[in-house]
Amino acid sequence: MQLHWHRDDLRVADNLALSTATDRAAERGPVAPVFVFDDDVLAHGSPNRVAFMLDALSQLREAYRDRGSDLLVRHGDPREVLPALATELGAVSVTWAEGYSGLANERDAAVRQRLDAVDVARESVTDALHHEPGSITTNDGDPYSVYTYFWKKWRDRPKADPVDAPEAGALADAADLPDPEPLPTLADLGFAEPTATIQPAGTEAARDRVTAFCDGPVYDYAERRDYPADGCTSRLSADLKWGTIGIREVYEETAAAADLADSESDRESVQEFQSQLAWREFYHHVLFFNPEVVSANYKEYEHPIEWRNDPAELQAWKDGETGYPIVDAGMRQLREEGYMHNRVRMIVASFLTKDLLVDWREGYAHFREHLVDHDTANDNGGWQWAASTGTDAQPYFRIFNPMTQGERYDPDAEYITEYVPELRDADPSLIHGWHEASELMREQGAPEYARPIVDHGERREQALAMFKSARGEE
DNA sequence: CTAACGTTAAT
DNA sequence: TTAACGTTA
Repeated sequence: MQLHWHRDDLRVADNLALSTATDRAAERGPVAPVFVFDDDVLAHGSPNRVAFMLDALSQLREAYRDRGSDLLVRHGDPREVLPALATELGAVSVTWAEGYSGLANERDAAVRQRLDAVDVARESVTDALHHEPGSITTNDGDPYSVYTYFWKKWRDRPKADPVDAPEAGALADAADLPDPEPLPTLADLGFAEPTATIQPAGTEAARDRVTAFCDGPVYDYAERRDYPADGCTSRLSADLKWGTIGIREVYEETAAAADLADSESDRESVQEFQSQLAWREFYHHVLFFNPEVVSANYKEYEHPIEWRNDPAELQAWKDGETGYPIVDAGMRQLREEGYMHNRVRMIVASFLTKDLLVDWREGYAHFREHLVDHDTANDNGGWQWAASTGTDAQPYFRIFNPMTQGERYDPDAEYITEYVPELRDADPSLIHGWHEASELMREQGAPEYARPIVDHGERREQALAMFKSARGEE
C-alpha cells in the first residue's frame, strides 16, 4: 500500500504526485488517497473558500468511488495523522505535491521527519507549476524580480503534456480501506454559511470553464479582459488554487486554441492569457525565494512607510461605502461572490494603499477572508505590486485614478450598477464624475449613494509625500 | 574576465 | 526609477 496526501491538488487527472505513486503500484502496492483537515490551516480559512474546498473534496471523493476506491479523510495535525495512518494501513510510502510558501514547507519538512522515524518513504514531487522555482533565472542564475524577461523565458520553454488519471487497478480497493468517514460540513469545521454565491467546484466544473473559455472568449481576451462587465476572463483562479484541474491540462487547451486561431491577433490573444498563467508562476517563484514577503515588504525602503491606517476609512473600503463607484462595486462583488474581477482588484488595492494610505497587509487580510481563489503567492504579489512595495519597479508612481479607471473600463457603468444599486438610476456621467458633482446633482441622481470619503487629488499628494520620506528624500 | 555604460520597457 | 541585458572598454 501507498498513500497520496491531497492538499491543493484536488483532482485525479493530470496529477503528477498521484501518478508517481500509481505508476509504482506493481512494486509498492495500490495507492490510498487521503485528505487531512488541519486546524492550523483552517485557522486561515474562511466560509467562502472552505465551502468551495468542501465541494471540490466531495467531487474528488466521487471520482475515487467511480474507480472503486475512496478518499480517506482525517482531522488533525498531519505530523501525527499521516505516520499513524501509514502504519495502520501498512503503507510503505507517502507522496504529495510540493508547496511554495515557507510555512507549508516547514510543516512538510516536519511531516517528512515523522515519516522517516516510522520508516515510511516520501518522494518529492512537483506538480503545480510548469516551471519550478530555480528553473527560470536571469543569465546570472538569480531569480527574476521583474516579470518581462521571466515571461520571455517561460513562454519559450517547452511545456509538459498532461498525465492521465490513474487506472482503477492502481488505487486501493474501497473494501481494503477503513470505513469512510463522511465529509465534514462547514458547521462541523466551525465556519458560518458563506454569504457569497460560490461557483461550482471540482474537475468537471473546471473543465467546463476551460472549454467554454477556449471556445471563444480567449480570442477576445487581450482586448476585453480589463472590462469587468464583459465576462471574458477564464474564471479559473479558484480551480488553479485548489488544483481541481492540472496546469498542464489548462495549458494544452490554450495551445489547442492557439492552433485553431484564424488570425495573428487571435493567437496573440491566447498568448496574453498564457502570460497570466506565467504571472502566477512568477509570483510563486518570488514567494519561494522570499518566504518572508507574506508579511514583509519585498522592496526595502530607507525608512518604514508611515501608513495612515485610519480604521473608519478601512471599514468604509471593506463595506463598499467609499463614494468612489468603481471601488465600491468591486468591494461589494467581493462580499457577494467571494470573487472580484482582476482589473477591479488592482483599482481597489490602489485606492486602499494610495488614497486611504492603509497598509497593504490590511487589504491582503480582507481578501484572504473573502476570496474563494485566495492564493498566498498571487495575492501577496498583487498587493505588493499595488502598494509599490513589491517586485517590478516603475518610472512613475503607481497611483490609479479611480475616476479614470472607471470611465475607461466600465464606460456605461454596467459593472458598477450591477453591484451598487443606489446608482442604478444615475447617468454614467454622474457616476464617473461623482467626486466633483454638486450636492444638488447627487441629490437628484442618486440620493442614497455615499459621498466620497476622501479627495483623490489631496490623497495622491499625501501618498507621494509618504513614499518620498520612506525613500529618505525628505 | 569584469566593470561601466547605454538601451529598453514596465501588465 | 529600475532590472536586466548587451555592448564596450
